[in-house]
Amino acid sequence: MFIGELSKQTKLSIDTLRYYEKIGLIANVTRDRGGRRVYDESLIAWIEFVKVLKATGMPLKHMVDYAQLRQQGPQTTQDRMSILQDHFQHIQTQLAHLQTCHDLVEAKINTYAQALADGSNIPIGSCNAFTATNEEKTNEHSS
Amino acid sequence: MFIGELSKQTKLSIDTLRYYEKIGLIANVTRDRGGRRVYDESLIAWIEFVKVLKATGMPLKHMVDYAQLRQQGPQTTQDRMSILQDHFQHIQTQLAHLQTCHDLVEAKINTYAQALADGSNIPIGSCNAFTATNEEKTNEHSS
DNA sequence: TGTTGACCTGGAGTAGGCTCCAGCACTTAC
DNA sequence: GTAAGTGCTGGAGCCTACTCCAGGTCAACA
Repeated sequence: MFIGELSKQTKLSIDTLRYYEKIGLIANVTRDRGGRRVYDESLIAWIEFVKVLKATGMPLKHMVDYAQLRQQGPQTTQDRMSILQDHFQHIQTQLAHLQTCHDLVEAKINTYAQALADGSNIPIGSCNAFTATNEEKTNEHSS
Repeated sequence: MFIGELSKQTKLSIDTLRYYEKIGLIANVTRDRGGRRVYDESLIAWIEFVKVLKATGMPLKHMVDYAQLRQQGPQTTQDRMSILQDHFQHIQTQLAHLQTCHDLVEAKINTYAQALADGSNIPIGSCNAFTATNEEKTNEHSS
């Protein structure tokens, strides 16, 4: 498989794939006689995993570290698992935070919907959910 | 409240607060005789809301649009609600995706744990969860 | 009155993660 | 044999979201 095909299958741009290779996230890329990169089907699994790590906020640098351990073979299994476990904690924190934000935005939408239904303005204090320390405030335009 | 205090309360750096003002995310900042920015307590609620939007992936540019509508007062309530509703969809998608990634990473960790417990290598195909189209693959180092 | 600390401005620099480009090489189909 | 399509390289450029800096002002306190 050449880079165009890999790009299609992974939905990463050709430039991105070359960039990932450059920084060490994709390794051991062989070439054909013409100098074209030739990829093994199995690389797709790794790239999909990279996308998962990326989607969960791991910086490329950390993934490169992980990739290097992976290159070193089975004796780094423990290290890689530790990295993933740390990252897993991070994902859980993210999920919880995102859920909180989800609920806050939902509440805010409901406030708007209510205000529109009533024909009223947004009530004073409608931002309360977003402040740790407030009792009552003037809120001319509301958030 | 001066900028140092606001920075402490919002946990945004002074530079960030000035930057947000520059791009129009924080408006109507008054000054004292000496030219120092003076903030109203009520601004904190808006900043906390901005942090929620940011944490859920809204670009600053979009927030600036929202902020401008907000400046225009109650007649933009419907527009603002629409923006939030669109963004809410986005948050739901994110949550679902993050949950999927969470589960995949968890599964991967379990595979590692199993391998370590067995003293075995990571089994062939342990990346299956990360590929749409694969049956079996050679997987010398596993992902 | 002097010093210290907080604040001001404009503008440059940074980090992360790509994205684009010029100029060239190779392959494939007609 | 030639044109189209795909690929190559090195390096510059871009976008977002800050972050830092120099050089200056102002206020509060001793």
